[in-house]
Amino acid sequence: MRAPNRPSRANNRSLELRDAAAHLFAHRGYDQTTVREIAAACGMTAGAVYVHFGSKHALLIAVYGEAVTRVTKRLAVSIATLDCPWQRLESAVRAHLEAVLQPNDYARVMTRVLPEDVGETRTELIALRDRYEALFRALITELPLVPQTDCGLVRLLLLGAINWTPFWYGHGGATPRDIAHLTVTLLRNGLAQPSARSL
Amino acid sequence: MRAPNRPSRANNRSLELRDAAAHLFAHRGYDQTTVREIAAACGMTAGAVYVHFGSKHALLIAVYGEAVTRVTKRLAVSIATLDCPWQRLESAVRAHLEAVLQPNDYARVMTRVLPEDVGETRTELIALRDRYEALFRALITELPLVPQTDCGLVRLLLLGAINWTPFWYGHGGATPRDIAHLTVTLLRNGLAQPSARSL
DNA sequence: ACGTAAAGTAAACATTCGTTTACTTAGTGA
DNA sequence: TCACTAAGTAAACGAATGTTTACTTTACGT
Repeated sequence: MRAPNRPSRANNRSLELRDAAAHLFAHRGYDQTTVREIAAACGMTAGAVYVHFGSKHALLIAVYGEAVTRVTKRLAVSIATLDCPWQRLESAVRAHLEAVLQPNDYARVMTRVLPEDVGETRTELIALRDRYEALFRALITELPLVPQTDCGLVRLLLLGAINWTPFWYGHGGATPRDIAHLTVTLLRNGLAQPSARSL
Repeated sequence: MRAPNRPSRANNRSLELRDAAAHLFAHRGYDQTTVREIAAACGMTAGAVYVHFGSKHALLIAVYGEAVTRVTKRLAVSIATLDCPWQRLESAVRAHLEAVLQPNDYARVMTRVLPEDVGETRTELIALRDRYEALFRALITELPLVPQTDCGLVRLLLLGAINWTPFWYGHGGATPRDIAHLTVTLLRNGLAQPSARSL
């Protein structure tokens, strides 16, 4: 019988494969990445991929799941010591942006490959994404907003704004810190000149 | 010699093809749509497509270009009679959202198929998109914002928020009018309770 | 009426991709 | 040492895709 400790000689090439897949999915998209490319990035043959993953879709789910796990962890750490709801949100946005914008393959997959584009796997990816977005729902619920604000709508606009950043980031000098600060300031106070405020 | 008026027997099937392509690109994405599907939607054969368009990429460019033209026109009309910069922006956002969110195939292609995903055609699509985004740049420049605001960043956040809407629209009761109003209110005054405003 | 050229068809072409199969290699436990 | 099994290879499979080719149809100008 096999010892309960993991397969001893397994220098887990599964993880190596998953990393390679994350890198390629993040940079070229899911459809444009071939199983052969992923295998080649690990010095393997396409067939060997199927020793570790049942299908290309399974590989995507593994990458996406790991991405959510990592970003979630990072986000939790960044807000752990903060009390002010606005600071907590800004820190979360900043953590999210740093994850998505730095050359971080896993996080980038979350915004680069759209669940809507992968057909069958759609449902599982959406479930993973929702789990992550629930964190923001909580942060926004904490905020002292004007009464009758549609918090759901606010969350979606906020996530949209920051999920779109990978498509333009780098063309200006703004850093994740800058973007996070402007975003939350905007959400809090708006940007109109004081003299021009009204409804 | 042919008369200068357009080919007389040409019930321009080119347009029919372009419409069908727009519909499929909008609903299933560029990669997931096949030339045969586009042709079949017009009751034609795949080969016939190449009588009108040199390649699948050319078809995408035609769709994307038409999308930009239509949305641009719609947006120009919606702000033509307005003077207040905030009202102009809100009207523009609303027009954009109505175009993108209603079952409007052309506009939806602008947000559904990402220029980054189509390789070669990338440059031309980005040029088209930039032409459209310049309209928002102008609208934002008109706004009386607090000094030293990074208008470019504001524009990108705003476009991100509204470009992302197609991915969640319909799950709540919000209409394009609601979303546009909340977005511009947020940009103008923020959403913090008056008592909680500060920096 | 007739020649012309656009419009369209049917079929094949050349790749490419995800996946499977048959086989080999090598480390492990008994 | 020897049987077992996970890991990997090389090659093929089958389906799908963008595109091309050879041929047919059809409406127009003269």
